[in-house]
Amino acid sequence: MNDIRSRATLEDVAALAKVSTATVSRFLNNPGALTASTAERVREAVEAIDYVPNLLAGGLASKRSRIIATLVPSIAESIFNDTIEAMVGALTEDGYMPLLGLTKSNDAHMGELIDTILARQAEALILTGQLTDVFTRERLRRVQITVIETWGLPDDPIDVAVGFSHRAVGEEIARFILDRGYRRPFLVVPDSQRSGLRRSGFVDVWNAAGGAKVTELSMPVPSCFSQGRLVFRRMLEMQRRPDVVICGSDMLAQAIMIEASAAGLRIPDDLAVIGFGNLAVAAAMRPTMTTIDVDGTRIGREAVALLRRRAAGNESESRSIDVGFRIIARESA
Amino acid sequence: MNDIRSRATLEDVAALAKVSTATVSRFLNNPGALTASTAERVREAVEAIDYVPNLLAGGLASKRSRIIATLVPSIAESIFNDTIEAMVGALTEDGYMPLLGLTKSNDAHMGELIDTILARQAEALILTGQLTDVFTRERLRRVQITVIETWGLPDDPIDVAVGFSHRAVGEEIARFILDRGYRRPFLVVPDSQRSGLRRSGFVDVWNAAGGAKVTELSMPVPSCFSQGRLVFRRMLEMQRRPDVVICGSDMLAQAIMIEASAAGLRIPDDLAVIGFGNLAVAAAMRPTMTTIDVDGTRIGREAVALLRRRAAGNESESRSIDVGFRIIARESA
DNA sequence: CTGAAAGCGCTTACAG
DNA sequence: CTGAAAGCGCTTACAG
Repeated sequence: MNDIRSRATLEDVAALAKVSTATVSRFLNNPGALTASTAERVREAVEAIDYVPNLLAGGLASKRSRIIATLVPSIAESIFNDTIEAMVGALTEDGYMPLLGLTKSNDAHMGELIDTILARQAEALILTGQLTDVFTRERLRRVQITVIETWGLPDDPIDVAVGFSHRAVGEEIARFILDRGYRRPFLVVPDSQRSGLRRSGFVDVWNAAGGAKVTELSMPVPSCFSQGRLVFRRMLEMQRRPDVVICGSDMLAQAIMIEASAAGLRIPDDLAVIGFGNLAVAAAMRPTMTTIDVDGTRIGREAVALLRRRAAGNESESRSIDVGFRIIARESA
Repeated sequence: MNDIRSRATLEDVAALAKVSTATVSRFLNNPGALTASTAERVREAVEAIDYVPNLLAGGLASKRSRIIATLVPSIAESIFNDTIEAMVGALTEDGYMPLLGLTKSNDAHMGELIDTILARQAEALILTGQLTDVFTRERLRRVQITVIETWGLPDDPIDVAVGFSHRAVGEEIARFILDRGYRRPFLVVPDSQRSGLRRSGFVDVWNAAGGAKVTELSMPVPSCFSQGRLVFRRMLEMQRRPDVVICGSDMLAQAIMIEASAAGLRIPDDLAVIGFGNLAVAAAMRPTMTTIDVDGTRIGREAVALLRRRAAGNESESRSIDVGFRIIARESA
């Protein structure tokens, strides 16, 4: 076989197949352009020599890296998992290499990641978490790269967005709560822009309906179980005990449900709980959890479909795609 | 500013700074090699022109891609999350770009992913899930690339491994169970090589101790909540009801605990439950979950440390690093 | 310390 | 349909 240290190159294949490197390159990228017999000769050579193309060189020459970068706040933050799985699947099918970057919801870190991504000549950048830093947003606008923001619908998308209105989620929850007759809502708001939007949506509708003052507590992101425990303890100390707690994530809701049950409270009679995300655990809990469902898979698919349209030269289209959301009313509220 | 379509190149910087491209390249990769004044001139040019290096070209020329690929079965499979976070963090610090590939525990898919990874000239490949396909293992051995297998300690590592003995986990659980006086264990075994090893470790110790025949049930991977429900229903139908169920994952254990509680069983008196993974939920549950803890962060760090030693030319070292594991005895067993 | 020049392994007009 | 050749944007001995 070929030497182990230096891998076989196009030239090796060409020599073996007795054709030019151009022909081998065409075989690899556009086999239809060759005669059947030439193609067969090249195919045999590729196989015999166990040839693996160098995509670094290919990308440099063609000016198409076939890399798509996706930025996620964290991989444990499983709310984005469906979106990521769907995207990775579809991109791989299209011959792209999905690059996953972890931002830890840190704007500075995000800036560095974006540098690397640009340096790697990524053709598109997909954001799942919110990028708030204005300078980085401006920078991305200047660069020649497709940017898809997902899971939100910013007023001023960097390029295009696929998501839903977080404000509308808050409004919808407020209506749901009012409808069911709850009177003393408690909002647990993760410290992120999107949670803030859901919060204001809720508060606006609630106040407009003449509801009593909303109690709130803000939480650092990412949320974890111990926060849920903390929140529950805080609630017990409140003089006017809430009748429903609206959480920024299913995980927080789960933690509160566990604590409440352990403390002997009945859900939803003594305390109703609403989550966000509709993770698998929401349906599995007892009682089952009322929460907000977002079609993450669809977000992923729409993002890739958008990329495909761009690749096909379809530049002019709407800046944002709203995939909506649903309240999943279960037992906990 | 520079043209938006075609980005600035080294040559542009060199022209502006009135130096050769070689000097700019040195400034970028080894600034110490320049006079302070030259360095300053170059720095200004880089800044003025908003230069972002093309790492495709850089990698091709230097034959160092600075890409490290990590293969994970799925991002929802959160057992590997700590490992991944630790690795991604450390690699990014070292100036590497971590490439995350999702294998879906599918050997065929894994083969294709590895092709892409080799084509991208990755310098190392880190596996979290088990790669069972013998051909692919052989192929990786032939190729000039560092392969680190994590979370397991194969008898015949492709290259090096950082993990622990799954068989030892099974043995330890058997001893734990015997110690606590349980008599009718029920093993829920995910359909994977590693689970199989834990299973045999358990069965060997159990049988050696003269325990009654072990009841078992195998489950497709990845495990999900609905499987837990199914397993619990099966258990109820068994004539000789188990007194302890040993699960292949915390998620399965969690689902069974929820179902058992809902059915009025007391844990651990009526049914003890043991998980695997020690995810955050294990400590948060009520009752808290007894499970196996593995230091995933350490696995990630050791993997990167290994890479660093390799980069420093340290080829000859042991083929495997055992990070061990611990049984976390909580309330559920 | 700095520069001229060759070369990394591909792709792609261009010509035939 | 196929090939010769230029070029993608870097790095790195080599010489000075």
